[in-house]
Amino acid sequence: MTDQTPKGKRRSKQKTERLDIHTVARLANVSIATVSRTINHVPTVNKKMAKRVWEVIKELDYAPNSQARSLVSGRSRLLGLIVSEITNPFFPELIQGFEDVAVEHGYEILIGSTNYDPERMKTCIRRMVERKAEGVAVMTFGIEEPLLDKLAERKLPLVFVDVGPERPEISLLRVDYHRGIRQGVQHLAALGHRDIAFISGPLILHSANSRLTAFKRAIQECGIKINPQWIVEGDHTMEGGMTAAEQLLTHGNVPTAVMCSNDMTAIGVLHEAYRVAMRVPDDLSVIGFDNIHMTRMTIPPLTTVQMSCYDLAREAVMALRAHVEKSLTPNREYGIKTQLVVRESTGFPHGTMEHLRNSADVPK
Amino acid sequence: MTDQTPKGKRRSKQKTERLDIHTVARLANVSIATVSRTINHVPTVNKKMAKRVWEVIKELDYAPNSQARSLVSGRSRLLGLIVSEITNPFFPELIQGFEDVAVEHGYEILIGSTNYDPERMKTCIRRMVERKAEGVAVMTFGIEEPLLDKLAERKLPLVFVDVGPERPEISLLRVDYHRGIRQGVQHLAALGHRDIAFISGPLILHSANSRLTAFKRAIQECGIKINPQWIVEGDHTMEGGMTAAEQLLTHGNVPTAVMCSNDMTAIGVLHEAYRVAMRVPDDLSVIGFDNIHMTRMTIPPLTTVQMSCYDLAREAVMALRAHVEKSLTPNREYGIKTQLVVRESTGFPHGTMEHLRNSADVPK
DNA sequence: TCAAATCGAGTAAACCTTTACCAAACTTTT
DNA sequence: AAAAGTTTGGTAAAGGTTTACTCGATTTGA
Repeated sequence: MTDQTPKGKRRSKQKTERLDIHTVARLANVSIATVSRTINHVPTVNKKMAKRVWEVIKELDYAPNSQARSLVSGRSRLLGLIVSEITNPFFPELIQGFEDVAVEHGYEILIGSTNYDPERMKTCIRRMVERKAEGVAVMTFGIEEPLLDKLAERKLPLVFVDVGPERPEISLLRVDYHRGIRQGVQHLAALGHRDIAFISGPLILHSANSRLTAFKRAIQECGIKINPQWIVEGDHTMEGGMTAAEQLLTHGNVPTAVMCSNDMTAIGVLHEAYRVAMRVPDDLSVIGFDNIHMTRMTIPPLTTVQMSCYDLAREAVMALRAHVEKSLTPNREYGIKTQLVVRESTGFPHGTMEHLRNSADVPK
Repeated sequence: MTDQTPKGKRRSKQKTERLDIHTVARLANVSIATVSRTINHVPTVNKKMAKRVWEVIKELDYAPNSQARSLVSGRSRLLGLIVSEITNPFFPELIQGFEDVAVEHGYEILIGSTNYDPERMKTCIRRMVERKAEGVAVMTFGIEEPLLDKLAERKLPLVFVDVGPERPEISLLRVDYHRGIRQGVQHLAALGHRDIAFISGPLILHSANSRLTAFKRAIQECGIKINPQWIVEGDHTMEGGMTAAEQLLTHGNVPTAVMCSNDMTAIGVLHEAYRVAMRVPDDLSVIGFDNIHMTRMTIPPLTTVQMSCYDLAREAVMALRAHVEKSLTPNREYGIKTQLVVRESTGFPHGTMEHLRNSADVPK
């Protein structure tokens, strides 16, 4: 049964000079082990040899094969990032942040977009598992419980950003909406607004719900009574914002200010106001949420609540690293701070004299 | 010297039931070769066995280790994508397209952003080489010739999208600017405009140059004399657009229409018009270029020339695949078509009676 | 000067697949 | 019924690295 005759066949790629660790070792007159140790900065390697090795590496422009490294070391240095759709203006900045921070820590990122399709979500996850991503940040909903079980079994570190269920093995990143929304409401109140409407996001979303709750709380904190007519459900799109604004601006009592659950909604409000010839901020103040890039470019530029995507991304990477490097305590909930960005879509309510303002907190 | 005693040491991960191809083979009662062939859809494998294997695979939710596969097969199924900055609104749609098409063909994508920093570009490329990307699409400038030489040596397929030098080993994707710009100019001419200004991009950019040239040509094709005063250099940012528009709208003869080298510039024009109380499109028509997502949301929505990012991305992936799979002819230049998207920022020139219009090609 | 201790480098196994080659089991032909 | 041909499955090598273990060389201590 046993065939003991290795006949030297199976010679591959005859001519091409291979550029592997053996070549480096040969040219530097050391063993491959030394080359490997040099590359990985193992301290026991002699300075002189290290120098020689590095010179050869530079000379050849040798780049170690990361697949082989990963295979044997069990570390892929790959981090996954799953978003719903890249073109949603909220995500690019987040991706950028994630990439920056990941690269900073020596990781590569693998991107997947789900387009809100659970099936695509599944294949995304599968791809990440196959590539042996060391952790995955999920920034979209639609991940199913059974899938989660499997992943838990596989011990794939996961961090959910502002979505997803609470689970013992998953880190959660939650944004401090209350603070952000309160900042917005207080800003409006300081300008003299009392008639403040709110356009929420789709209430199936955890984050949209939190924002709505935060709004109600903030309004009451300012001593204003909640008018249920002025709370409308949108869907976080511009079109949804327009529809909601139409309802708000053309029926019954018209508010003097609208706070929105996200920036896209606020942009919709801007459009609707334009359509019905209301001037922003003279007739209507508008505040968004997220501080997406686009808010700098609307007419007028939008006052909004920034949530630092960079921080969000940084925290996500950190949470993932905490799992992998097991030096930090994993599983804690990370809170993300927000900040008010005052631009030109907010002003004194119609009919209010400027001298009535009771705060210095006004847009320039 | 020879130590013939393999003492069975070096047992790793004792307890954890490994989930590898051997496990699958054992449970399906076949050899690992059969499992491998089943997974890779080698036609010679018996249907019954294949079925059994697939069942076990599903049962275990086995995912083959792509690092090992790549290592032995020499194919990483990884495609690199290098952009300047993800937050530039032009890129997300491109990334999305690239990802879609790549996944469609069984590839994963690796993203890198350079922030216009040649140093970062270098590390991006290095990362792609280490990961053994099978090809890289470069959508930013700043790649240096010596680096290109090295890459050519490594035979890393590259495709440049609208940037970069001509080189025998590199595929180029060029957009058909002339067609796009002409469409815009003809649209304006059909509306009755004769006083058409152009705000270019930074002329160091190949693409910006092409667009300017295309504009001049298109204008002359329409029988209009070029007024050098009405050609201003911008920088493809909103701020640049505002500055250029200020010059155009507040000095000397004021044009009735402005065509812009990209959408961000056009958005800047919209802002400047708003600032000086010119109404768009009543007093001034504005056309952008690129059809970035945001143009749907400006006030008024921007007429622009679409260049299909999806097509661009598709072509990029195809060009890369052409190199790798060596079934198609590589190195040919790919041309990307454009299309006019009429929205609400263009109209009849001020003072023109509607009945004077000489074409049906008007915005609704 | 010699033994012990320390240091640094080399050998070879292991990581998990794919796949060339071989062998066994059928099928068909004579 | 035997020979030839055709499937189909199994064995083992290879891919490029990391790293446990080993061993020679050098230094230190007596």
